[in-house]
Amino acid sequence: MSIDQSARRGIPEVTVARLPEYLRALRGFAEQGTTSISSEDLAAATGVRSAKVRKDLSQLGSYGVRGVGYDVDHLAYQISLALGQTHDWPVAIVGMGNLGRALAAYRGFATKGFRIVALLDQNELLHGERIAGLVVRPVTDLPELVLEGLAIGVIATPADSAQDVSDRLVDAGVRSILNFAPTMLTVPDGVVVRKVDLSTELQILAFHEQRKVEPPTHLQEARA
Amino acid sequence: MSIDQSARRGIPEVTVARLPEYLRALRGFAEQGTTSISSEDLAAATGVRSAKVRKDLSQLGSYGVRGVGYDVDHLAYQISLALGQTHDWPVAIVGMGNLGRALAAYRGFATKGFRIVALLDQNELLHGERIAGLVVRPVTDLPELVLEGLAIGVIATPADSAQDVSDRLVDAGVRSILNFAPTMLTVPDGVVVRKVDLSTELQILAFHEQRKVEPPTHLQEARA
DNA sequence: TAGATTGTTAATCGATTAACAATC
DNA sequence: TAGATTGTTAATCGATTAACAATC
Repeated sequence: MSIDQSARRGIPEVTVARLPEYLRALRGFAEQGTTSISSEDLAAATGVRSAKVRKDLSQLGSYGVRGVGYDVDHLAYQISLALGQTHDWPVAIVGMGNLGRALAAYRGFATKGFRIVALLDQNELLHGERIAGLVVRPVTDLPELVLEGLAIGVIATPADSAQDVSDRLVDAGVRSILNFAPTMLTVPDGVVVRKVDLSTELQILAFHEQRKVEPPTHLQEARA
Repeated sequence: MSIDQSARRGIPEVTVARLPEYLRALRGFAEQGTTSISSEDLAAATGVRSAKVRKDLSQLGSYGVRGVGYDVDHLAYQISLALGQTHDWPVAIVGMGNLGRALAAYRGFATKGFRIVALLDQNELLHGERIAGLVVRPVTDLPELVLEGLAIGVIATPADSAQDVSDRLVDAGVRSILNFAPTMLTVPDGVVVRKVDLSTELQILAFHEQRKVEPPTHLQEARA
């Protein structure tokens, strides 16, 4: 997958995925007025082992002080730097169904440095409709949006149009895609896709739920 | 984390997470009328290496035939059995903000064996409101719902009430939780929590996006 | 100095991959 | 039998963890 490739020689993908969690915890400490913390404190706040915390943070640089700990503000700054939160990233959402509308209205993005600059849909009946303060536009506007700085595309369409939308995003020059459609996207090298699949998450929970309910038959034969 | 614990001696969590993907691909093959496939075919359809496909499937049992491949319908049946898709799982969504409403209206769950049986909110002004064919209820109804079979709780509240809602779900007897709130939940052993964090996903994309834009300075000193 | 805590090394664990014997 | 493909073994890779020297 393109993600691993992009992580080559850099910070491990698993570490990157934990950085936002650390940052969130640090913001919490800062709000409480805590100015210095240990890896143990950060571990407790994030549910990660302290050795892992230290290992993760050491990937970014040496921002702690032995015998003392980490300066909350400085560490938060360094992590936000690593995550590219120094400026706002323009985001476009494609697909104005229930999920797309909910994402468009979601307040949480702005505080994390993401600015929703466009809402798009392939259905021209929706064009011009006003949602969350933005006017719905056709996907053919994508090249123009990329020229204006669009960096990240969010796909919230049904499965059957997701690949087409993905191709249009890629052709327009978008290289980071968050895919909510329950389908695998094929993209060229250099494009990073992350997938969020709501049904899959529930299916994984159902797997565990089932394990609990049934007697622990490790020999699964007798079932069917 | 509770998930790893529950996977002890069983199918590895990473494998479980791929099963829904295989199942989706198999359903696709079945629709096209394909009755038999090789691990190579399934690998191509899911973007996974064929060796991994075989290893994953062998965790469930020996459902292939050497020299021939896998029977599409039989394999799909076995996977859906493992995932607990033999019956519907009752799901409740707590938090009727934008995201909660979108999830309530989402069509994709039903086809995967999930039935949304209740919509809850702590704000009593919303009680009685009708959303997606269901009436919004107070969270104090949870014990009653569990008695009626409720198995999975979805938390779609703001961060600051998520832990409280989680506690109420757990107290009522729910042991599988899908958390959309951007906060870490503390739950007792035996309760499985999966977290979907939209901002975190975007932050991970921003990390990669930033790496692309900047010159590949592997010596990060010169930046700050 | 004594106590605390980082950053890093080495050990462990688990997941991925390649390779191939088993077998249709 | 010859060809194909699984299921599994062994090798590799990467991530986690424990432990501790460095150092405030």
